[in-house]
Amino acid sequence: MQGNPQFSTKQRILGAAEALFAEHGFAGASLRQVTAAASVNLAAVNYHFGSKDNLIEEVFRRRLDELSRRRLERLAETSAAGQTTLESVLDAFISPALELSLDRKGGSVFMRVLARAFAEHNGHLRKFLSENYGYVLKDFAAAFAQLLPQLDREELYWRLDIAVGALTYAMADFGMIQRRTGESEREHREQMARHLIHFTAAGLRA
Amino acid sequence: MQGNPQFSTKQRILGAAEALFAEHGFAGASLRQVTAAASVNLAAVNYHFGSKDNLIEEVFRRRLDELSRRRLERLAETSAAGQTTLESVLDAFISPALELSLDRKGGSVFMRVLARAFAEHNGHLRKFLSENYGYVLKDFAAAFAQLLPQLDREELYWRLDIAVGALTYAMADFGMIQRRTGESEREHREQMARHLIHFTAAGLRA
DNA sequence: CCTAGACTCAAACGCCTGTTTGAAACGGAT
DNA sequence: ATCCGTTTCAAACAGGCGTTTGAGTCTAGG
Repeated sequence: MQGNPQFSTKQRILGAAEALFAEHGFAGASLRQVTAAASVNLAAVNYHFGSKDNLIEEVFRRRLDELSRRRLERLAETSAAGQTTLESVLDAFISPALELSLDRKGGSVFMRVLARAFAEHNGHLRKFLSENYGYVLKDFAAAFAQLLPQLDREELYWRLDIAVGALTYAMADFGMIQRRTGESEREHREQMARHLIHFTAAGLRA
Repeated sequence: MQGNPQFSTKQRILGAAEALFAEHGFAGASLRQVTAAASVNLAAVNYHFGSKDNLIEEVFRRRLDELSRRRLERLAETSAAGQTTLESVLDAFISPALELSLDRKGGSVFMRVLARAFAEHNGHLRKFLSENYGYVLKDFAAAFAQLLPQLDREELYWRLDIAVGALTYAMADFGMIQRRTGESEREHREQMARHLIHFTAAGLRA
């Protein structure tokens, strides 16, 4: 991604920024590092994105637009099939992220960037994310509510809160390349996804 | 904590640093912000701690030494009582953190700092933490292994990995002061801890 | 060919960063 | 009262920060 001239300046900046934000955080990665990694002039960031803050938002937009679309698509599919289970809803949430992380274009590090955003408990980044992508979590929450009628509102929100934390943190590991011996990276992550669904479903149902 | 003159310069720096690291991250909070919040001269940081990196480590040391001690103490207690369950071991891990977060001296924000450290997936901070406090997680992992004999090593590590993520992120919420209506902050967090134990135990057992 | 708009570039802007310095202020012991 | 080790302080250091500028390059449309 970095200096590869077959990608546009914008894409190269986004790719380099994503990787460096994952590694050093948003404040910790400078535009000079980013533009150097992208083999691009420093001023290109402000020309194409206006500011560092806008660049950060764009890094999220590039992945989250499609990721959100696919998640809701899958959610709609299981709903249409009429046999929604906790597992199928969790799968609708997790699988698209897994597939993104298996994309060769470095989609894997994005999950770590997302985890960073999660750690930013306040700040305008959280506001940006919840304003633009909050509807996804809301739709999923509704699906879970239907599957867990025995839980009252409060109880449900407790559990979803915990589940989101578990999913976010665990999916950040999608971005870590520490495959086990004799096992492909794809297998490793698919296994991870399966365990994640199993664990979270049990926690929600408990 | 901040400018309160009844605390030493060192303590005031640590308190201000903790709060600002929780809010803005380690790179995002500057020493000038920290020393201003602590009503202390800028040079005091380097005089007392040597460097910003050392200050960061000291912020962790101040809380983690005692937190680790108490966790292992509780773990030993349930082991001695001879009736260890998944719930009691989880309680040994969570309760000390809950109590710390209820400390009026702002121990509550420290949980958010810890979550930030978790987001730093690489870097020397993770190394520092695992080198100095890794034995705690190891002891707990051993306790869990004994309680879950039906799981093989690999399966167990999967689940513990997910559980640690859930606990870390959820306990970061200990540092968020958004109590529900008509419910004291203490009740709110105790309920949180109960749900957390219930959820995680179910996930581990599933 | 020429021009207009999109893009790139080196350089500079003012500000902020972590760290160092050397002098000043302190407080207890001689 | 003098000393000495500890601590504080204002000031400065070199370097990095995000952003802006204005000239330069490129390329499609007339």
